[in-house]
Amino acid sequence: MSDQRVENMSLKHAVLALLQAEEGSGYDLSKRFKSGLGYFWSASHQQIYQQLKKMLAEQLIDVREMPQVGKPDKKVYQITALGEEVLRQWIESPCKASKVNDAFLVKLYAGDCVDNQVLLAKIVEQQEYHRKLLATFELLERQYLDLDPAQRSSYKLPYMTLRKGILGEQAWLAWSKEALALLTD
Amino acid sequence: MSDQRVENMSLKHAVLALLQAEEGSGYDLSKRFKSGLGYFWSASHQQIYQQLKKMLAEQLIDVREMPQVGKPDKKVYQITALGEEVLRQWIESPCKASKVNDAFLVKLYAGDCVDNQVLLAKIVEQQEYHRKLLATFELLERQYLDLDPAQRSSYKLPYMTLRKGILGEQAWLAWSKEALALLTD
DNA sequence: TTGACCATGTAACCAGTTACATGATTTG
DNA sequence: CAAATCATGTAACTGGTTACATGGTCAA
Repeated sequence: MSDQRVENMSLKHAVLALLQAEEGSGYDLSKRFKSGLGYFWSASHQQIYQQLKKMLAEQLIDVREMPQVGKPDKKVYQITALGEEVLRQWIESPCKASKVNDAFLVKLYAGDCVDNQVLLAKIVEQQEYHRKLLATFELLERQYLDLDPAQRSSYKLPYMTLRKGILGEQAWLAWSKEALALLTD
Repeated sequence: MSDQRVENMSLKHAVLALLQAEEGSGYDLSKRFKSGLGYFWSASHQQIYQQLKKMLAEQLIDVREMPQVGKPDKKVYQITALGEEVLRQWIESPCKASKVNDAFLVKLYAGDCVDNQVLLAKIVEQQEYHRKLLATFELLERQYLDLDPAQRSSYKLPYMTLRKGILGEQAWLAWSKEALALLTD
């Protein structure tokens, strides 16, 4: 009577991915989600703290308490051998289709019940956001390209995901120009 | 002491968007999610049936029971004036940042704990998926372009979202070629 | 002195997934 | 004869969001 749980949802795995690269506190992980992984896997700090508690119980991670002076104490988490094994197996398992929930496109889709000006303004507003994001990505890319070849090779995979971000944002901006042209005829 | 609920999550609004275009049963909506809107807003049939029940209670929609012969009876839902108003206000309200959860990219990001071959195979497998999706989109585009100008204008906004799909998938495929090259050096 | 950053969490609620449940008709 | 399509739902669970809660340091 084995407890064959399917175990497929993956904030857990995203956290393992981060801890595999480097140990860190909940707060650290939260920042790393915001700056890197978060562009394709989002997580709030509340979610992260809860998740770490669960993962500790499952022995996927260990914790070390770090007293600090002038700052609140930290709990620094490390991935365990079991955690690494679980991560590896998850990576090798089939990918679930990625879920997209893009409210902006739903609004456009149903946009004939509002004024055209409203839609134009929305697109322009989103362009602003995507331009900034692309600029951020391009900055990160320049930093990567300035590394010497040895260091570059150790960041090759994260760099690949960064390139995904760059091409994706460029495509978004190219689309938005088309969209504005279509709307203004 | 007003009950100022923020009311921002939007399966509800996606359903209103579909019903605004045309009335339909839960089953119909489910299919329409799968074929069109679903590319940027996903919903299971269970979710849809529950949502319709709530929206009926909130008087955003009405229902008409349709007995059928040789098929199970249908409940056909229509958007109400209140529903239209709620949809309009939602469209005009600020967009929440769209949430992405892409397990494939998390796997790549953390991929140095598995064999390179595994990653190559994953990319090729995903390419397959994205090629098919692009082909589907291109078919829909051809259908749109074959319409006469009058009809085209009434599908202009959905067509814009289709173009988003096409440019997005093309970018994905372009990226994947880069990624394969990077991985095999 | 205001706001950002550091650092941790709990609780209530809402949204989404998985599993279960039924049953007729049509197509290969 | 099996599988897909039509058509509706419930129940239990898991994942995610919002709101609340605390409190010190540092820079403008």
